[in-house]
Amino acid sequence: MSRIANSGYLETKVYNEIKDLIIQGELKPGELIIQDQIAKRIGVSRTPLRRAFADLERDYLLVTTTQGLTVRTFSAEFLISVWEVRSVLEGLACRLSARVIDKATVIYLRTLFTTAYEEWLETGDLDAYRKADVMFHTKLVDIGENPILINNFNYSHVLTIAFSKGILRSPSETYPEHMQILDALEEKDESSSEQLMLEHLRKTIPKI
Amino acid sequence: MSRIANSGYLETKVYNEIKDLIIQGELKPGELIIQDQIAKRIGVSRTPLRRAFADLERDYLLVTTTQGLTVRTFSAEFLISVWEVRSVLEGLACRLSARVIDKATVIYLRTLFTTAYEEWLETGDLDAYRKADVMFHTKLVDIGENPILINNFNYSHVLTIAFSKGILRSPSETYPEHMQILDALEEKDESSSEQLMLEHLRKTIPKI
DNA sequence: AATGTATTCTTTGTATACAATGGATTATAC
DNA sequence: GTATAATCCATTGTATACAAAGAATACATT
Repeated sequence: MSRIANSGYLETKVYNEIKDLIIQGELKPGELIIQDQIAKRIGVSRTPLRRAFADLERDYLLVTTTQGLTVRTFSAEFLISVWEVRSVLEGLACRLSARVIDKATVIYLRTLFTTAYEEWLETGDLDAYRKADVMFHTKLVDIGENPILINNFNYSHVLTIAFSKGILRSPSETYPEHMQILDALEEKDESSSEQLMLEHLRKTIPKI
Repeated sequence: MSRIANSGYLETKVYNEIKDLIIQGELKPGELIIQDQIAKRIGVSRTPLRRAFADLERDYLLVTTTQGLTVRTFSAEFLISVWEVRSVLEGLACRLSARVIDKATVIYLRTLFTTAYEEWLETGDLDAYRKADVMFHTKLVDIGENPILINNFNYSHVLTIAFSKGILRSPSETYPEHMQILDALEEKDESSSEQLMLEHLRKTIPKI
């Protein structure tokens, strides 16, 4: 939601609950959304649904088809589309970040990745690395302070989070790439920052 | 709107009327939107407003500030943001189009530009060229069939249309660029298609 | 005059009420 | 039994009704 998260709006509550229902698989892809059912299930009237539906459509979780409002089916083809766009958006994020990023942030991100990487090497646990990864990408998008970029990123962010687990490449492969990107950022090299990020993300697309 | 344009929904009507009010300048940047006023002005109840507001926010015409829902102020900084994102999105559109575009479409677009260009040379009238330009970019986005790309493009399309008049470069400058892009597309060269489009669009950014 | 306190009034979010559309189902005719 | 007509029912879009939160105004006290 573009609205301030967790404000007291029932619309926000509805948005979050439906989102979770979809991600948890309780609402199945292709399933028709019936306002009354949802309203009763969540315990609100139908009024706040309409706004929440708009937001859920915007964030690619629901679609209006000929039958009505349905849960989106996340085909491989569709997820590739998400990744293709994500790639250029984050490439741009990198370019914009290169202009303004400060040394402290670069160092912070480098240690974040390195500790997570070492943890993975020792324990085999991917969780920390995954978190660092999300953090990294989110941070770069924010640093650029381009509101359009931030929005477009957020719209598909739910999806990238929800579906990235299966397709993430091994840290042994991505860690050096992340370091290269950080190097380019440190040198404030806009073009190679963008280019490296683009290539980094595009390498994941074939795996989808 | 993502919804089928011109369907009988009052929400759609509200969306379009408010959009026009903003573009025509009857609703001024920074102005606070008061539901009752808008509802009466348009002749509907407050109910369909909420959904329309969500769509207008998504399309960057309205923003929720601390005072409430207001008309966006389109600063140069903001329009640069739009253009920065537009550049990478259309760069991607070009890359995707290069994969699938057929010769007929390339020829169609080439003649479209050329006749418009010649018309401008003779009469000095920019209108046809502007239309060809919009057509060109819209077409490329559509050809790629990437739903995320199409949406993100559409979200800011109202703005690029509304504010491009002042910043368009001269056809004498852009016509060769357009031809180069079409050449690359004809050769199905993904990378240079993308690159050329990127450079083409980024050249307008400094003018904003 | 300035500050603090009540008390309206405005505005909003949400719930309920109503009407229309479309699909399913039953009934009827052949 | 099939085809067509009529009726219901589910579902949705929109309008109105209501309650709460905040801003603005009026009043009182010093």
